[in-house]
Amino acid sequence: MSFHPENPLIVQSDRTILLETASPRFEEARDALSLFAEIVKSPEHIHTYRVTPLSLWNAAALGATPEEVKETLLNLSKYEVPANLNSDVEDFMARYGRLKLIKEGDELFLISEDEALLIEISRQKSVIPHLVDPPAAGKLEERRLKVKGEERGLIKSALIRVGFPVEDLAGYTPGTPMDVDLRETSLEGEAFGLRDYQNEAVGAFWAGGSERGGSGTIVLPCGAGKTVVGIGAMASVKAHTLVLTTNVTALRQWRDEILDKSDLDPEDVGEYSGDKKEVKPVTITTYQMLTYRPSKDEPFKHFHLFNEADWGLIIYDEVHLLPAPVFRAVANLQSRRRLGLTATLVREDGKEEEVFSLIGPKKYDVPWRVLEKRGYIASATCTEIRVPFPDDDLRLDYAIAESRDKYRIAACNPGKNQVVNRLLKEHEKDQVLIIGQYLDQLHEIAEMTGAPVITGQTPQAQRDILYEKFRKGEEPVLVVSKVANFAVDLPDANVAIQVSGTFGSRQEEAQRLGRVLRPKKNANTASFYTIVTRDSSEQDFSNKRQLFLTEQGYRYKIETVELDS
DNA sequence: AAACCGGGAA
DNA sequence: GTTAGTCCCGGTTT
Repeated sequence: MSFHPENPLIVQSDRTILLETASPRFEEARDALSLFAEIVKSPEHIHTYRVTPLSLWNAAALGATPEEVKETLLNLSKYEVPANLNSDVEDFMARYGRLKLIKEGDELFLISEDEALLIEISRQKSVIPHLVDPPAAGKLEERRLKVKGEERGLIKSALIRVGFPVEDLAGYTPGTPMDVDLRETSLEGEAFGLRDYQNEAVGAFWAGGSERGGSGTIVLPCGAGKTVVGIGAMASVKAHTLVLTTNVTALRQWRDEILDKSDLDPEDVGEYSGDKKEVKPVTITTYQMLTYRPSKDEPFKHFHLFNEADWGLIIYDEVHLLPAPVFRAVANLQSRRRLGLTATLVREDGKEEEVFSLIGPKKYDVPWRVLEKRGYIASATCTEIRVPFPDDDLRLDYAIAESRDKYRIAACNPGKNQVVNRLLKEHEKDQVLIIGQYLDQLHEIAEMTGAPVITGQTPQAQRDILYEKFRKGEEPVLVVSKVANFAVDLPDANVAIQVSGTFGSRQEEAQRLGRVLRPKKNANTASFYTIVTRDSSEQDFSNKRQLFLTEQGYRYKIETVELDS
């Protein structure tokens, strides 16, 4: 039995993997694990990963072999790798691609080298409804199963649920051709080209030609240029494209980026939103638009957009936020090329498998170190600061409060203000955003610090003035409400202090961190603080928070403070 | 035609 | 479980 104490991993038979953050090989191991494992927990010293069927299928779809995965584990592990894990790696990875979905003429077939497997799945209750003439028990007339033409998406979902993800080789409709290329210089005349990893991402999406290439998910951290990858994909497909975004701000940003970075004319790029209902060769819309119903029990009013044109490519921005009703529509759109863009494959609703089967497996993710080393993103330190209640009265209020009031009391703990003051002193020379969700609390902090507040009610003109002052450094501190989550026009800061947040939504956390993540001219570092009340319901969300941030590659620290009386 | 306002939804 | 913000729509005002 071998023992390599200098190695960073402990690989366990329950498919969890422990990673020591202090190891000199930490970064190497983290990037290697991102290929085939999911992160579960990430406190300071030891991070926990898990190898799941889905994580192995994603690796297999990326082209990794079981040998490579086993080799990685062997190389990085302190102790011998448990035999059952090695055989799980082999078994699960081998399952991907054993079933293939192909098209012959207009007919769809499920094929496999393995006849027993075809028989086995042909008897699955969830699969049968999608087959044409399901074979009688134990018999197969030909070595293939005929699939109902309209149910390509549904059978893919059904198969992944029974543990056999199918490789979809049934090809795509080309869509209406469109001449589009990337510009070599942006509209402002700056030289423009895809960064090497963006180029690789587009290549990974497109690789494999007409059948294999052209559907899948690209995982890139915020600020790494997902839009540009989408534009690169458009320039590869060269067909009419529908882009789905999370909100109108993102929609406008896509439009601006497309006009800036591609040679498309403004009249070729349309906005389909509450304001405008344009359908152009490139059309951008929002998920809310698509899921809008005049009332319950009525159909989605704008779903027809999916079939309004002969789209050759559909781009799903922030695919981890794709609403469930849209999945149902996506199941019917399997013959259209599609690109999912996201910073994380983890969904709050656990529908990661749907993304895998209906949008496509992970095609590319960037090693974090690459981005950091080249200065494309700032490296951030995240600190959770735990404060007690300042006095027993408040503590008692909290103790006897209805559970629904508890969160608010903890979130608005005035003891946090002391910490805010301390942090502002430490970051006197920095651009600081103070972010919170309760307006009363924000106004209180604004009064205390003398910094201006921006909330949903702040008129756009006023926001613009404050943003401008902040950019120039005339106002070093801004207090902002939830507008911060999505406002794209919010200027960059290098310090963010979160004084209250919603119930552990990782999305929200990422958005907030994204605010401070743009590379800075001087020092390429940023700080993100979250202040929570100790021993309160707020602290319960701390694990979730850490998880997300570590998924994104940040280091996370916890600090407990006492208040001055 | 564009800007603005309030209601309802998730 | 809560809160604030966002989006859509359909109305009115400018």
